[in-house]
Amino acid sequence: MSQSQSQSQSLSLTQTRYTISEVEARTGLSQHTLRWYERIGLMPHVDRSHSGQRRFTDKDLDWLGFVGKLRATGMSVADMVRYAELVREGEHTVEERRELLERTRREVRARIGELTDALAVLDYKIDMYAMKTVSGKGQQ
Amino acid sequence: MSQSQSQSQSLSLTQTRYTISEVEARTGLSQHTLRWYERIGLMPHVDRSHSGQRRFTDKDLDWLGFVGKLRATGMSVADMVRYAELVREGEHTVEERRELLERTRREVRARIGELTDALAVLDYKIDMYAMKTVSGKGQQ
DNA sequence: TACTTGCTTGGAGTGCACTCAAGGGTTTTA
DNA sequence: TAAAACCCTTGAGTGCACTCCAAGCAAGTA
Repeated sequence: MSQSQSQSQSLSLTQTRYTISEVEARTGLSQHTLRWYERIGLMPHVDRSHSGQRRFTDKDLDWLGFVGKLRATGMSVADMVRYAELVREGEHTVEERRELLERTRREVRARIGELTDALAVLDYKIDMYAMKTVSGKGQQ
Repeated sequence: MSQSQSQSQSLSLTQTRYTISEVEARTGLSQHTLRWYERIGLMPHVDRSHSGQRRFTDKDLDWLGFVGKLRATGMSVADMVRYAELVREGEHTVEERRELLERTRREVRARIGELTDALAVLDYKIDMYAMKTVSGKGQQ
């Protein structure tokens, strides 16, 4: 019931607890976004202080780190929420989680291919402009 | 589908002209999007038939192909419009166009790096789940 | 005590890139 | 000639991922 007296002190039982602004500083996610993540079920419910303020744990930070990786893949928030639900539901959802991640992996690979393609076009075009700039005139 | 020939008396006989639904079929862009592209200045003004309907040329299709590549890079519509403006303004904007493309290239490379990173995490996680599925239990 | 800072909530607002609707004209086909 | 198919415009609506607002509580500081 009554733990952690002063706000941002370190350990009381080897358990560090972070305020929302500390998590904002560490993750780069805004406080708005952190609250929103919790609201939509993308975070397990975060522990609270006696006055109702959020106290994040290192485990929460790890989860946010992983979520950040999923975001980086371009996965939709809806899919990330789905994944979070599966994790909460327990071990019997492992197969579905793997499938979700494998689908995402296929999409990431496709996206990398697309970007690599577009990059080649960009390279070509930039070379063209470089020629134009160096010599007086070029084509197109 | 065959009305594009009947209109070609106004221009040279070798000039193919496409209706908006032909362009939709060829590019995969919806008619809505094609009109919208023109409205916001992402297309040079498309030629019209005597009754005001759009008649796209092969040059327009080429431009749309290039725009598609820019889209694939993740470039914003605002930046693509800027690029289109520069092209319309003529040869003296070549330097700025090159800079815009080079900035985009840097962003694409960064994005590919990010995706490659996230892909490694995905690979690791999927391997974890594969182990769990095959053997009885694993970790996290 | 008064002020400042930080946090809470639900709900509204924003920016992006489309996407659709309404109402009307034109062209092709039966 | 009439129906069906196609196209036009302006303006409103959609979905996503945040982002901000208002009103209020709580804790630390002068």
